[in-house]
Amino acid sequence: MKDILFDFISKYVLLTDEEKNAIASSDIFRSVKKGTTLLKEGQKSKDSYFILKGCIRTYYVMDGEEKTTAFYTEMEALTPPCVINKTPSDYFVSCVEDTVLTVSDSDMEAAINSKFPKFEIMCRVMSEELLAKQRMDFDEFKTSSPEQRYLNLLQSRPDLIQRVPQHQLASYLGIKPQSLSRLRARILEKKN
Amino acid sequence: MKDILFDFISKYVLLTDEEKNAIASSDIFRSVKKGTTLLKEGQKSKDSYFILKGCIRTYYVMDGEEKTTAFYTEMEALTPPCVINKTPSDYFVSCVEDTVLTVSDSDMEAAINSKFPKFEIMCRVMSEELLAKQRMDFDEFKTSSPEQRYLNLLQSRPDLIQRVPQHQLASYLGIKPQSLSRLRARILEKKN
DNA sequence: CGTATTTCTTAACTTAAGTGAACGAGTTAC
DNA sequence: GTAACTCGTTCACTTAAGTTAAGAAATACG
Repeated sequence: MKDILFDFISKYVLLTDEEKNAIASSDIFRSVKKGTTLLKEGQKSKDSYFILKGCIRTYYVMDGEEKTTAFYTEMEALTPPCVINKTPSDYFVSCVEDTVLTVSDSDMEAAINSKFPKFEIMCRVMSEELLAKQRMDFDEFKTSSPEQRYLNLLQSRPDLIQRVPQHQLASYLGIKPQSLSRLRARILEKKN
Repeated sequence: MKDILFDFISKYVLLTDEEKNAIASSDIFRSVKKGTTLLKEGQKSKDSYFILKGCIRTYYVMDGEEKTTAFYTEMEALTPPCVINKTPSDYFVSCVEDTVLTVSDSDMEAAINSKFPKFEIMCRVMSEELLAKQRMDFDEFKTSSPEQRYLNLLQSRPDLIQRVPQHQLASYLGIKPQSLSRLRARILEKKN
């Protein structure tokens, strides 16, 4: 399981055996059950997550309704805005499936970064890449209709549509569950 | 004008006079006229921008129609995804107003970063902050209606509504210009 | 095993955004 | 100075999403 993490890191920097051992012996690996809440609204936290296996989601509760805005699956990392801004969290993070992930504290990361400049560079490169990727996702969202967004998702992350409940997918697409049902029926009709 | 840049940087790291001089004597400051295109679709580029005065926008051309997805004004920085991904640009960047900005090459930045680790850290911190901010903007966009988005923009960036043409604002809000006109009329009616 | 509960779908109706066209005001070009 | 163009608005009409409600299917749980 740790190899998944090392494979991921190796795309950015090459680790020595010493560095790998430091990571492997650190106590950051967690197994969590489906439905577990990792972070609650209003809570302060310094934890970042990296998914080794499974799926987590971020969601807001607005007028008693859950609004899911993001899913994180294998090889994806999440540092909640509250960790960066040092403010109480605006949203919840919870597990869509049984999930194996790493949980790392920002103080710990700061210590590692100052000890190994290599990690500092890796963090910058990763942040820049994520920023560019997210910018493109946002642009795509803005410039397309709900139906196009669904079709795009079908292309780019077909697994999500299978492993995630429809009503969570709906708010991820910026619409209501009923609209998603209807939209899917419409697409099926067009095919015939 | 250079002081704006130094003020901005000082929020992240403290520069020595030597470092300031290195920047001040570098040839990165540009004045560009309203309407100037800084980056074209399909073009490769290594340039990042930082706005000292004025406003620029990013836009896609889809079916012959411009879709504006972002505006950058005073004290904001843009590194296009094409610079990060080393691919041809998907969009255009052009000036909404007469603008003063810095243009910096990614090779140049890499050289500075390896010479001054201070900058490396600044870049990581800035990227992380931008990522968190953009994530929140995206979430807000997903979870609100066009009308709410417009009202939010009125709160968070009232200047934009004044300085930017309506049809560019409309696609920024994810709607058509006609819908924006109508929506504004609706809001005015509600007030009375 | 059967009863809740959650999840998904369908339907009827309301509301708002998309579309195409027209108009006037302001700007630019010649 | 006038023609051409851009820009914002309005209107009538179409299309799709929001809302409310109801019911079927799957899942959880005692």
